[in-house]
Amino acid sequence: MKKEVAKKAKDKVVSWDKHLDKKYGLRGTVTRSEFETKSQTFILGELLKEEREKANLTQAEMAEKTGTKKSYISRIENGRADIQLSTLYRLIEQGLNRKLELTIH
Amino acid sequence: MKKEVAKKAKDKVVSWDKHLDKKYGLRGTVTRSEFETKSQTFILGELLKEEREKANLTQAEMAEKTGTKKSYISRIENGRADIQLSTLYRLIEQGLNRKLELTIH
DNA sequence: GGAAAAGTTCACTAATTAGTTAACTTTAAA
DNA sequence: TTTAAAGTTAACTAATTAGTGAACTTTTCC
Repeated sequence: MKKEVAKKAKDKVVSWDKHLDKKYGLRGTVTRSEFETKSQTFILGELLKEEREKANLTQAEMAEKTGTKKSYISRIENGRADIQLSTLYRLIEQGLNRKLELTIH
Repeated sequence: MKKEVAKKAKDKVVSWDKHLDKKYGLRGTVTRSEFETKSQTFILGELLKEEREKANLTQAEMAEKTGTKKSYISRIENGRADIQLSTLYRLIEQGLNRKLELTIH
């Protein structure tokens, strides 16, 4: 009996990737890629925020170093901006004194 | 004597990074970061071209898959475009069926 | 060498980011 | 609990990319 419950429960377990395949389509499709872009934008924002905090900078300080304003930094960190590569480089190099690496898997 | 020549020659050997420090300023400065962005844009174009060719696609085919035109693909591959992240994702995901990874070093 | 395919460049418009100010909300420290 | 600092959001303009057609150049291959 316990086993049966376990089995039923197991049927409902779905991998994240399969969930995404079903909800947004397979990788490489337009809808899936749109979803991926949005989540990557969000994750990148979090990453930038984390690194800024590690570097002990406020958004205002980060903005000053990169020649912009704190309101814009906030937008980026909150995943509300589809930024250009030059902007990303500026934030990482001038703002954090770090380097960005791009890899295609 | 041979040694002396070698010494003189050695004095003229300069590391690439030091050359860049001198010519464009240290990492994190505005001028250096502008240079870095330009070279990264160029390198990324090469990388995309290489991967497209590996995938046996023409620029026109790549354009079709990503919903744009071959003229635009050409511009990007030749480092003439400071593209948005969404554009980069589109090229890599819809065009190449691959995944992009961003890392901060 | 000639033709077809592939790639590049130019010129232009539409769409979107970058940049900014100001008001508002949240957080942290006294 | 008050206050100042930090962060968020909205609204707007200016600057730049995204998108496109067409002409031109280079490469490929018969």
